[in-house]
Amino acid sequence: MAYYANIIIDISHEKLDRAFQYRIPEALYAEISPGVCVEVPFGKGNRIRRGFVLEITDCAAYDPEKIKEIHALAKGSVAVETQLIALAAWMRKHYGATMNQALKTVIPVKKKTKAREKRMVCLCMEESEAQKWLAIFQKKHYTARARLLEELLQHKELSYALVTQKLHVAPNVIRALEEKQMLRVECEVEYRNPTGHLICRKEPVALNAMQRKAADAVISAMHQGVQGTYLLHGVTGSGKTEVYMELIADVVKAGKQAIVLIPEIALTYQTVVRFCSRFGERVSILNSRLSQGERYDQFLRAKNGGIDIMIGPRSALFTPFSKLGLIIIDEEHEGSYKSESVPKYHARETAIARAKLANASVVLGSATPSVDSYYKAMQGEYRLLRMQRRVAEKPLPICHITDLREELKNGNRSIFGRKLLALMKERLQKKQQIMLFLNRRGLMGFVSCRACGTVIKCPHCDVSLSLHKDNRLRCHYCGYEETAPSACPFCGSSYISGFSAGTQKIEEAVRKQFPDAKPIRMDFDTTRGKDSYEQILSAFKNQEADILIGTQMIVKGHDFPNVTLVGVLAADVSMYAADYRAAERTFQLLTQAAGRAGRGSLPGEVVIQTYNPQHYSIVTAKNQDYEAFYRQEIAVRKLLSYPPVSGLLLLLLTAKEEETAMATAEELAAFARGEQIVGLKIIGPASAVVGRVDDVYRRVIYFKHSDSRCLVELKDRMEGFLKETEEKSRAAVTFDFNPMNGP
DNA sequence: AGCACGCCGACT
DNA sequence: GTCGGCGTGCTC
Repeated sequence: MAYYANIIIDISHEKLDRAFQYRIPEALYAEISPGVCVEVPFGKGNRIRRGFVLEITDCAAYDPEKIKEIHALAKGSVAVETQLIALAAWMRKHYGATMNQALKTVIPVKKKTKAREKRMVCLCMEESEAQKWLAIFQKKHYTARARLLEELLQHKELSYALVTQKLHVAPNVIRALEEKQMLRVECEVEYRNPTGHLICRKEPVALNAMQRKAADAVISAMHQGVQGTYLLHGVTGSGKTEVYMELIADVVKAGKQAIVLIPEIALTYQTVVRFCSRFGERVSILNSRLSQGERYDQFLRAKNGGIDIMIGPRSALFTPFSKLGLIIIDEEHEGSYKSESVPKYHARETAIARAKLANASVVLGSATPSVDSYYKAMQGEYRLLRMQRRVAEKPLPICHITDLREELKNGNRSIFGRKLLALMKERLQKKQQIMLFLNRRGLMGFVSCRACGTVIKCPHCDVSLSLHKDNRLRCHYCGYEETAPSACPFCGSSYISGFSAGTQKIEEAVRKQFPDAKPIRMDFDTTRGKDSYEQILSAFKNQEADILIGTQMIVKGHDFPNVTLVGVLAADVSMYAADYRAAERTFQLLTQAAGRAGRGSLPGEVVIQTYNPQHYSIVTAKNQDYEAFYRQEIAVRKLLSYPPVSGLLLLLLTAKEEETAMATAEELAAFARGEQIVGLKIIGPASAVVGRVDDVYRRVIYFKHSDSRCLVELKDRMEGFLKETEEKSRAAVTFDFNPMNGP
C-alpha cells in the first residue's frame, strides 16, 4: 500500500493555494505527519520547494503515474499538531489570506525567509574572457545576455532581483549562462546567537479573598471539565498576575500547558522575574529580540515537553503545546494583539478558536477591558469576573481636570496648567516623583515654512516628515530620511521651523520652569540603545531623576512607589484621530496613566489637561468609572453601527498606479452591491487616510453588517470573484476585520 | 511564483 | 533559421 501526503507549496499565490499530492517514500514513513515541513520537487523544472504536509492518505486523488515523491524532510521543521493546521484554516477563513500565509504564521520555520531575497549573481571568469563573450553576444544580437554581461563587468556582483527586474533578464537566460560556467548564483547565510536564561524560585504569595474567588471560578469549572472564556476585570493594582499564576499552577499540576500573552511593551524584566521565580525553568519567554532561529528553538522545547508555560507577545499563541489547558491574555484591550500583516488576525479571537480546538480555557484580563470584550461578557459569551479593589486597600488617586481653554483665557500659554504647576512644585519640594505623560499621536514634529505655509512631506508617502534631534527629517512610514533644510524648498524663505517632537518640548519646558529638577525623557530617540529602555526605568526607580517624561511606553504596568503625581498633557489629541476607537483609547490611556500614581504608601494625584473637559471619556476616566464609560461608548457604537454591535470589514487596495487602485476598488464595490446582501452597508471606495505609502497608492472600502458572519461570507465571495475573474493588472487586495488603527 | 511553450518580429 | 520579447497555461 502506498501512502500519499497532501501538501501546500510555500508560494503565496491564489492559484497555488491548494493541496498537491506527493508519494511518501518508505524511508520517510516514520517522519512524515501532518504539520511537518518537507522539500518537494515542483513544477516543470522539478525545482525543490518547501511545502507543508496537511494530511496523510492512502488513496491517490490524482493520476498515480504523475504523482511525484517527497524529496526530503525540510531541515529545521517541527511537526506541529493537526490542531494548529485547523487553526490556520480557521484564520484563513475569518481574516482573509491564502492557506500558505495562514500556515506560515502558525507553523514555526527555521529557515530564513530572507535567503531568497539575498540571492546574488556574480561573474566567475576572467575579465578578458568576459569581454570576448560580450563582443560575441553583441555581434549575434543576444541583447539580454549582452546587457547582463556588461553590467557584471562593471559590478562583479548583482542582486538577483535587480537582474530580473531592472535589467529584464529572464531566469532561463541566467541559468543558461550559469551552465556555461560564466556566472554563479550565490546565497548568503546568516548566523544567530542565543541568550541566557535566568532561574530563581520563590514561594507563592497567598491570594486574598477577592483573588481567590476569581481564581476558583475558573478552576472549579476546569475541574468539572467545562471550558470557557473569562473576562477578568480587575482595577489597576488588584493583583491580576497572582490570579494568573494560581490558574497556571493548577493547569500545570493537571499535566497540561499554558500560554500567557503579554503586550510587547509590558514584557519587561520585572514580569519575567515574577514568572520565573514561581515556575522556574519550566517557563520560556519569547520576545521580538529573539531571532527566527531562537524563536524556533523555544518552540522546539515546547514541542518536546521541556516547558509548560510560554510567555510572549501575540506570536506565542502558536506555541506547539500538545496538551494546552489555558491561554491567558493580559492587558486584553491592547492594540498590539491585532496583527498588522496578512492574515490580520486578532490574538483574542484566535486564542478562543485555538482553545476550542484544544478544549482549553481562555482568561482575558484588563483594568480597562476593550469595549469588544465587555460587550461579549454582557451578552453572556464570556463570563465576567470582577476585582474592584486594590490590594491592601490602597485608595485610588485623586483626579483633577484642567480645562486648557480656560488657561488660555487667563493668559497661560505654557504647556503646564496652573494646577499641575502648583502640584509639581509641591512634589519637588517633598522629594517625591512625578510622571508626565504625553499622547504621541498628533504631536509629531513636522517642519513647515512660516512664509508660504509649505509643510515638508515625504517624497514617497502622503505624510509630513518629522524632525529628529540629529537635525534629520524622517518618514515614519517608509523610513526615508534627509537633512533638514535651512530654507524653504518652495519659496526660499529662511523662516522655516520645526515643531520639535513632543517629549523634547516638554523637557525644555520643565528645565525652564524648574531649573533644579532632574527630568528624564523616554521616547524613540532616547531608547535607541539596546538596554536603554530598562536603564531609564531603573534610573527613575532608583530616584536618580525626579520627573519621567514619556509617551505610551511609560504608562504600562511599572511600579514606582515614590510617584505621587501624574500629569497628562493634552489628553484629547487621540480623540481627534479619525477612528471609532478614539474615545476608548483615550479612556484606557487616562485610566492606565492615573493608575501609575500612588502605588506605594503615599497617596497619589492626577492632573488631566484637556480642551474637552466635558467629554465622557475624560469625565469617566477621572472618576475611574469603567461601567459609566462603557454605557456611553456602547450607545455611540450602536448609533453608528460600529463594532462590537456591528461587524466592520475594511478592504485595502494597493497598487503602483493610482488608476489601478481606483479601478479595482470600484470593481469590488460594484461586485459587493451586486451580491444583494440584506443589511449590508458599503462606505466608499475612498482614498485611504494616508493615500500613498512608499510610492504605492492606497484606497479603501468599508463594509458594515450587524452580523459579522455575513461579512466573512462576503469576504469569501469576493475572494472567489477575484480568483475567477482574471484581470491582468489589478490592485493587491487585503482584508481587515474590525481594524485597529485605520488603514 | 517560476517555468515551458508558442507565436511574432527583427536580424544573421 | 535563431533569438528576444511577451502572452498563456500548468504545476501533484
